[in-house]
Amino acid sequence: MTTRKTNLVVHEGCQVKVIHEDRVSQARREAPQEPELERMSLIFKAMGDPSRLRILTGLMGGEMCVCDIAAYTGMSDSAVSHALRRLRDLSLIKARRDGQMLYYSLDDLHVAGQLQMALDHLRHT
Amino acid sequence: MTTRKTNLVVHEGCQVKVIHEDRVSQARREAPQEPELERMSLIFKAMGDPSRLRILTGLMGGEMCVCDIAAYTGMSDSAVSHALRRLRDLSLIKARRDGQMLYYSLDDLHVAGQLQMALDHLRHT
DNA sequence: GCTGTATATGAATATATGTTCATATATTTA
DNA sequence: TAAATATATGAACATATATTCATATACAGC
Repeated sequence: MTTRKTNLVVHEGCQVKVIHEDRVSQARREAPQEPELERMSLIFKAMGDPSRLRILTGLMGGEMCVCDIAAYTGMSDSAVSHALRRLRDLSLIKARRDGQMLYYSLDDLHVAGQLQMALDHLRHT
Repeated sequence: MTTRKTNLVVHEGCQVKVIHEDRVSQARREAPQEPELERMSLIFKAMGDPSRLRILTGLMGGEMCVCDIAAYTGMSDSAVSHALRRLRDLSLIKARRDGQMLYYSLDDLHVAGQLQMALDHLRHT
């Protein structure tokens, strides 16, 4: 890595210090689009809460109703319902109604994949 | 899925409603250990902030120094430094010193994998 | 219709979190 | 040693967030 003197460059109207201008502009070219990044962060944030993560990993073994999830996690029905809504809004889980009950499950194989990948990594790094 | 009447079961000293007791106890058996889950949620939470995620995806193309990252993200040096510390504490990134500068890069192929997987999913679901 | 059960929702509150600002540390060069 | 540069840190503040509580909705059975 060649070390260069800091110089000032104008980007989007404001002057900023740049040391490795090439590296920075490469990063800019390859950057995810802002809406993509925004959605991505919403998804990670949703998975980044212990309660919601417990729900998600719990659902890896198959669907559960709200009441089951409450029993499994030790949360109140209401807290579970709030959590489920958030996960559902992001399409991380989906619901199937049977009578008065709603059975929740992971929406997508990808979600399970992401969880499994994280678990695998934790377990043998 | 067989639907049964709700019954009351004692778990860890407190009485809870359980509808599908088998499903709940299966989930309990297969549940990640609590410290695992805690660490997992810390990692997802760290990735769940737009600024930190911007940094991480920026580093997918190679190492950058703090100053580069500040230019790339539009954040102040200080904010970048705080973000980097958090990512570093979780071993998501690592630092290499060269003179007065520190070059940060993704710590692990797994981190890149997780990011790439999330991006791929967003892009063609 | 009414009652009971499963789930959802809104407001409130307590806690967590990201950025800024001021200051500190580390390293190079004079 | 002193000055300049790159990065780090702590406190403070403003915002976001998870849970609780009270209430609402949806469905089943009578």
